[in-house]
Amino acid sequence: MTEPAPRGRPSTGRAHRPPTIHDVAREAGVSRGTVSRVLQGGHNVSPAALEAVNAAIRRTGYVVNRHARSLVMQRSDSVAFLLTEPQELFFEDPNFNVLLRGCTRALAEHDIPLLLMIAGNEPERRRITRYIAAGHVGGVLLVSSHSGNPVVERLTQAQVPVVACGKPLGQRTHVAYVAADDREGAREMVRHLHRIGRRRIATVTGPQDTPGGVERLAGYRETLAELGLPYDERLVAEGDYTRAGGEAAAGRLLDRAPDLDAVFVASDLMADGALTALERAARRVPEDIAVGGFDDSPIAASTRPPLTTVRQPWDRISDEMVRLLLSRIAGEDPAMVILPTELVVRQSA
Amino acid sequence: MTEPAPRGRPSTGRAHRPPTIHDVAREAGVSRGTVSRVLQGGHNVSPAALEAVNAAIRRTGYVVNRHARSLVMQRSDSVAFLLTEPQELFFEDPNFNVLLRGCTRALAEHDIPLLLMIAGNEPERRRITRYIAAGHVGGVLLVSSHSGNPVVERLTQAQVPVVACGKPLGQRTHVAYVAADDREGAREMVRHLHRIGRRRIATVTGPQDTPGGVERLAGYRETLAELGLPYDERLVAEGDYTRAGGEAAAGRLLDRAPDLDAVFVASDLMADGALTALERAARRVPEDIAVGGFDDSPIAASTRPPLTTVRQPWDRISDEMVRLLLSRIAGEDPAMVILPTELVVRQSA
DNA sequence: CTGAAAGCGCTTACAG
DNA sequence: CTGAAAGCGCTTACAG
Repeated sequence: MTEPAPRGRPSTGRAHRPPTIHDVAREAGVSRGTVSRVLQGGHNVSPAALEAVNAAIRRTGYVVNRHARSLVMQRSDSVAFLLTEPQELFFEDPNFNVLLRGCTRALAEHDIPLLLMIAGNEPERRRITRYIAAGHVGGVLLVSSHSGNPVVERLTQAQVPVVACGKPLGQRTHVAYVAADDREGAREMVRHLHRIGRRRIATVTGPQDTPGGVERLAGYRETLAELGLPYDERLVAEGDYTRAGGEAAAGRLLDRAPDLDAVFVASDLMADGALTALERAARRVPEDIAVGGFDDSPIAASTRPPLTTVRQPWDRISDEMVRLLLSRIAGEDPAMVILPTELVVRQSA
Repeated sequence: MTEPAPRGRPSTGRAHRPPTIHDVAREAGVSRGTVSRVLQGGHNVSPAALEAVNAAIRRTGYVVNRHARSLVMQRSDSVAFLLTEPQELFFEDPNFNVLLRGCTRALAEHDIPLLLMIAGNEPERRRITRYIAAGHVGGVLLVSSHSGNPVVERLTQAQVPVVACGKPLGQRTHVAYVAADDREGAREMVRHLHRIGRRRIATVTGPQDTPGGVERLAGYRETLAELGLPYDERLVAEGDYTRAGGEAAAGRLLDRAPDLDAVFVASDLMADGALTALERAARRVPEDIAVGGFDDSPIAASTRPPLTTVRQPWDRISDEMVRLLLSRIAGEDPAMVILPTELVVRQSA
């Protein structure tokens, strides 16, 4: 009366085979179909069976085999976090970290694994697009601010649910996205600079092929008009969202308009660079020149002086991105979510 | 004479079924077994068949279904990048980014997807340990500097191949790891400070439950002895690898030993904090006090003044971690890899 | 409400 | 060298 011999699989080094649905079924005295139904939510299962199965799951320590499930369900349960920026930006920009952490956490709550993919150049992009189009991921969280990104088009064409962070520029198809209210955030900042008495307000913009770059500049211009301040091109310099770029842009501003008394910089990282430029030019902040940033990224509190800035609600952004993606995966239509920003006053303005 | 009707699966929204091994076999005029053999490396396949299959793969755009493969192979093809630090560190420390990017790239070269997992607290750790122990990943790249981490033990117990970044402290089992030569790096830095004429050399250490914290301090002490300099406890303050921690530790040092003329700080981030403390105390760097960092992280070049530091070869570290993990997965024994560091002289010392 | 059965796409002895 | 066949662990109509 011995147990039937273990099935003759080659030893793979892994000590014990994890229990399968079959073990649970035997343990609970039901069929595998019933166990599976319990796993799927317990519809059409008698209370008694349900309880027996749950107990058996607990006793056996059963964990579903996701490969088997994905194979039969014809879809993956994982989600890709896809970066299409060149790697330097990824390194330097502290916002990426915040977003990545937030999305990982939000997905973890749904028990969904996050695949990190970085596609900084065209070969990588092709490889990754193929991987995703092959159905290896259930959906994509896309971080790619620059417009003209072919990945978006390819992904939607492959019918893969996508949610972008920030409005994808120059896309003919509707793609779901989550963004902060860049324009209103910029308006708040410029109003604040005006309120504290500044009248020659300059700006360092983001790249004009990114939604943040465009929208924050638009907010700046609108508010100037609203306040009856003239729009002066010498007060506008384009940056590239890097620290060095912010420093260079602030330097140009100082050359062209030495009388400026405030500068709204479209990202904290660039604002930190601008502070360096101002210090070198022996301008005191905020006494001579007030500086406003954007993001309220981790560095904002540790610049000298600490940055007055516009907070992007990163936690909510990641939550909404995940929520939206799950709804897309469930078959709902795209949507765009705009989240309000908040002015954070520290010492630089 | 119509095509056979498509198999009657419910439409899932995904437009076209990707081609399967079956389509390739038909296209190539061989059996599915032969196609599979080609996929596995082409052993025991005639040149003619091999060519026919490869051509068919190209024509059909076939991509292997990893779920099916993993199911039958009884192992996953993905690798987890597991962070067990509390999230703050992850945010603040630029080294994480560099390492993460490096590992993603190195794995991509082997066509292996990276799963990002963050386990900052015990419930998360349990959930993730269970996930991994269930065989959902083929191996783990572990980033966890603090000792007493239960995850390491659980993972090795579950027979999952693990490679750590930095030597795991207080582990009874041998676990493979890759680390920079922390001790020698610290020695180089202290020697450099001595060479430029400093004699009252202080240090801000890393946490003493981390390998870097311990080793870099050891290198500091050894070099002092070697140079005939006395070891003075007032010259040693422990930091926590955060900017604020570095600032605080430097402040303590200044209180206890106002005559110090150099400080070796065990990370660039803490060194940046130390610069703030020194500036507030009106000490010039490097004239009054020379400052040496560790890491050569992205921030090192943009501190004021730019940091003289010790470069950790992050690219090589990630390469070696991935190489080592793949060899572990292939069944080889653990190994530890120590990589040399390099002194990078900028302006702070 | 439940079980038996087919099938997801792949790999791998096995027999030729 | 090659094909037919079994099987990986799961889900889901289908028939009761």
